[in-house]
Amino acid sequence: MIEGMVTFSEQLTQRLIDALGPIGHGNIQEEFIPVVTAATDTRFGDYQTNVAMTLAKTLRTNPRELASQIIENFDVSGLCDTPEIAGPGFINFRITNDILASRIYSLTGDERLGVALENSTKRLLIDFSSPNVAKPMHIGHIRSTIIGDCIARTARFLGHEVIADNHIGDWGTPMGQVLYGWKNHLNENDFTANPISELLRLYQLVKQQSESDPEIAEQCLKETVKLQSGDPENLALWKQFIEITLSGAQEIYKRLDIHFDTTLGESFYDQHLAPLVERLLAEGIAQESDGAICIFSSNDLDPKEDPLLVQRDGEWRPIPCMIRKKDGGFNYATTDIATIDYRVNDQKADEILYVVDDRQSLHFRQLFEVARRRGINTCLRHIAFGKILGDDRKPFKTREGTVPALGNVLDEAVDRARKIVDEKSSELPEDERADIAEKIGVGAVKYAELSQARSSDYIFSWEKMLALQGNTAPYMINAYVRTRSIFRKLEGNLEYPADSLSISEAAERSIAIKLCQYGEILPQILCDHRPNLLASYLYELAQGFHSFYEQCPVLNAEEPARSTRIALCDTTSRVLRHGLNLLGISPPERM
RNA sequence: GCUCCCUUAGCUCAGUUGGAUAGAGCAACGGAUUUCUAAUCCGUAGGUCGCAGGUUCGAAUCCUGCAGGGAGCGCCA
Repeated sequence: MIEGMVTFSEQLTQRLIDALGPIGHGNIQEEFIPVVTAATDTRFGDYQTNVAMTLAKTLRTNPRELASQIIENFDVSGLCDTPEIAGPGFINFRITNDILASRIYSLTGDERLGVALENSTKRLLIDFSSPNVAKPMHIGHIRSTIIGDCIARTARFLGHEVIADNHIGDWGTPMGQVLYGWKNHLNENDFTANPISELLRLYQLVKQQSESDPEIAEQCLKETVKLQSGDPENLALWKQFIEITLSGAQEIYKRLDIHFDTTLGESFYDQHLAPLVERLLAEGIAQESDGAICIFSSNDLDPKEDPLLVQRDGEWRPIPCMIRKKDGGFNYATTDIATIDYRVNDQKADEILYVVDDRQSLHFRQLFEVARRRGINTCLRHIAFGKILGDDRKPFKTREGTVPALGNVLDEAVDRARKIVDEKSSELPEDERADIAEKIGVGAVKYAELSQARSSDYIFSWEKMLALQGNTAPYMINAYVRTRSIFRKLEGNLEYPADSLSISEAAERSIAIKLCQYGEILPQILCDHRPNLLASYLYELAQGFHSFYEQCPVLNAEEPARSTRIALCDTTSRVLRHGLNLLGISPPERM
């Protein structure tokens, strides 16, 4: 980034701190940092702060009076107009048009688009996607995969070192079930025709059988034990199952443009499980209970906060974290604890994010509590998300009542996009239309996901996803395409003299200020891992740009408006493309 | 039974240290295309923020209770 490109919000904050000094209220806490936010309404200006109201409360003084004192001491030079006091004590700031124009000029030459690298960077391990062996990726994987990838891309851009880890489910009970199914119920023709779907059929069949028939469950366990003790036949079959599963998943990842740094399945940690349990026993963290090995509450937390306790019939009872079953098998939690050890000790992660649905929140709370008890102070976070529902508000299913395969969802989205492309842009060559449809279709699926608040459930709707208006991928992509169409028609190069830009129209101003805020928005996404903040920002930018595009002629304008508008189009184009890329979306040049 | 999440316009959703008159989109209604542009723009209408209390200058946001919906709760992962 160009040196000295500190965001407006940061500059205003710093000047507020400077202004508060001479006011001489000794009891302003040293760590007090005034908050400056983008104005909630453009009528109020560009930025606002409620610092006078917040401080007036602790200082027991009149907020408007305090605000006017702050303004007296506030240095506006080279930044904004004289701040205004409004309402109960808000201070509103308006960046001057000259400063705005010069910032846009800087952005045209800035590869980082005004986004600073984080001051303290860390090694961040993100655990996401995590398909299971013998199961094709389905709609249930979409949120983890797309959210995890977006967080990874954003974190990398902000300067963190990211390890994207695909923690595949390739071990334990289900493997025995597939092996048993393979040996007893395999349909070779079906397997040859569609390996993954035959594996899924076997798994589902045997899973059901072993739930009702202990005999079969026993047989499956034997297969699992054989596999885990290195039986050559089972090992070879298992490797084949993994290969089939991963090559299916890889096709999806390729379409989604998603890449992992490591793909370490649960099996990778198997050798560490037995010693881990022994160590936990020796350390007194775990203990035997009904033949199983469990970790119970240490009782040093408030019971309400303690994930190892639950209230039942008026008293707090243990819900232990089980790490070894009565039959000697290890649990989900055991692998996860071992995985933390590897990530902390070998991969040297400073922070680990688990992008996993919110039904597993108790599991993660227990896991993190166990880590705490073991003295692991690496930051562990469960990035939980809600369910995808059908329009009946029940979990989204196909018409046949099955869970939709992710590949089919993408195909359907692309097909629908293709129909619209053919209709709207029949003049484009066939292969370009196919490419556009792929980008819009896949982009629509991703955007639908990332524009939703992560924590809430949402209703899956083709109509909404591929709608041409509203907060959708096609709308965003259309804004980008419009910027590109201008540059296809522009002759000559894109050089602006530093003093040639001049902002005057409201529509120009509106996107200019938005463009300057890209660097303010991106760091916020990592605060609580909320990609929808970026989606909303880009949507507002796209809206502003469409509006500008209607109102302000670019190529036919007189100077200096022409250069200014070209600069605004150029920067909009780059921010849109960059932001969409962070969402994992690659916009076409035409549509 | 207990714990966690959810409840905002007809529909789908934003709204995060408590801040200004609660915002979008869709659907509805009314306008705009001799233009770099319609996969677009401009406008109108639409709200008891589940209900009831509390905290305070100020609550969709924090606290308590209640109702409705979802999920989880020792040998699955």
